[in-house]
Amino acid sequence: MPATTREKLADAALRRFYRDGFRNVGIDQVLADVGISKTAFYKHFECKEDLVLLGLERHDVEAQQLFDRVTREVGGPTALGRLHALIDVVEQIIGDEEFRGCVFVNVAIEFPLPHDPAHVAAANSKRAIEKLVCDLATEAGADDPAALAHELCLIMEGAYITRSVGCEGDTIAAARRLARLAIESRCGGRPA
Amino acid sequence: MPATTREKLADAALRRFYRDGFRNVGIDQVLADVGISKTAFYKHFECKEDLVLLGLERHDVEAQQLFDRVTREVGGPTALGRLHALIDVVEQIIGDEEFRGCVFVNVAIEFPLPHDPAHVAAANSKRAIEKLVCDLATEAGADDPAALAHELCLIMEGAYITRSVGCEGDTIAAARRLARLAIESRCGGRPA
DNA sequence: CCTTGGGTGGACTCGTAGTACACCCCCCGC
DNA sequence: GCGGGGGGTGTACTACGAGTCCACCCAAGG
Repeated sequence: MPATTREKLADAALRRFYRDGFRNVGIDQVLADVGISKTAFYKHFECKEDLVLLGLERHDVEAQQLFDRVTREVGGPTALGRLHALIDVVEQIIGDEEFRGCVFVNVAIEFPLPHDPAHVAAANSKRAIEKLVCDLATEAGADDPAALAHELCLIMEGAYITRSVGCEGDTIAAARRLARLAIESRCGGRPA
Repeated sequence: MPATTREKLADAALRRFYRDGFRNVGIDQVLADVGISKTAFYKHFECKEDLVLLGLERHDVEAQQLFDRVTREVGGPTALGRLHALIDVVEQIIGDEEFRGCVFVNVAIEFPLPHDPAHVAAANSKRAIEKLVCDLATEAGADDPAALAHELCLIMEGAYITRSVGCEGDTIAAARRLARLAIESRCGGRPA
């Protein structure tokens, strides 16, 4: 899919940054991956950090597509089903051999200064996903869609972290159980 | 409390690293904080990263004490009360003006290589906290204490992240609600 | 007394981000 | 046919931060 050199660079860079950390990856490694010279690189990007920006932008699109696709495939036609399927999205993401935490969160933490463009971009992507969840929650008739979305996103974040930083224990089972409790308690689980 | 120069250095360093990120903080800034020369510094530590190790070690002690103290003060004498009070610990932590996420998680992400000593130390601290929670869950008579502990820790992690990376929404309310659901569903909330 | 621990200062190496310059080649449009 | 622009090369450069080295200082204690 990466058509232009610019995109190839951003994708290769984000892969490495994600795996080894921004700090631990030299630009030269990325250049070698793509097979380009430093001079050429700096005609495409102003600085190393800009690789992250474009990388995130592209990853953001992919992530939202993944959410959309998996919730539809697993959750079926109803919004309620799709809400439950959020955990299947999570399961797919953390099931990856190379999973190392949520890309957005990692970037937000590696660029902690609040006004850092990379930090802002990562935070925006997170918010966009919460928005998607909120729309689903609304459609599912939750009593307080924003609150349910916040709860479900909290669970997803928790699952990513719990899985990526030294856990034993069945994270997916925990996440699914919590999500079920949250959804049932907000979506007419008690149709009085 | 920091008695020795070594400890002063580690504490000052961890503060800065936590706030601005390891990458963004020069050793010189830490040296200036403590008022010591570079040469003297390298008589105390082998490298910049070792600051993180000692800093984490000290923070680990503090964090466990905080958990212990707050759960006792807020949760009262019963293990069940203390389990609920976990969220009060979280509330206190994320209520801090300078809160920027969980220190351990941030370090684990800033040092993503699995065998990096800092990564390992951070992961161990996380596990230690889950162990504390598990003990509480056992004492509270949870049907599956390990699972409950995993769920509660997942909620805590989720709360830290959700709060630190660009959220609106009442994170504490969400965490408390999820924790209550989880605890009730595992601790004879339905004494049939 | 003189050794040891903690401290200073300054000059050094080295790795990596980023710049500057001179050059190449291919395609497209005038 | 040719000229210009986009994308590419290589090499040599600056800048900065981590970490080393060396010579030195001073106070406390056996």
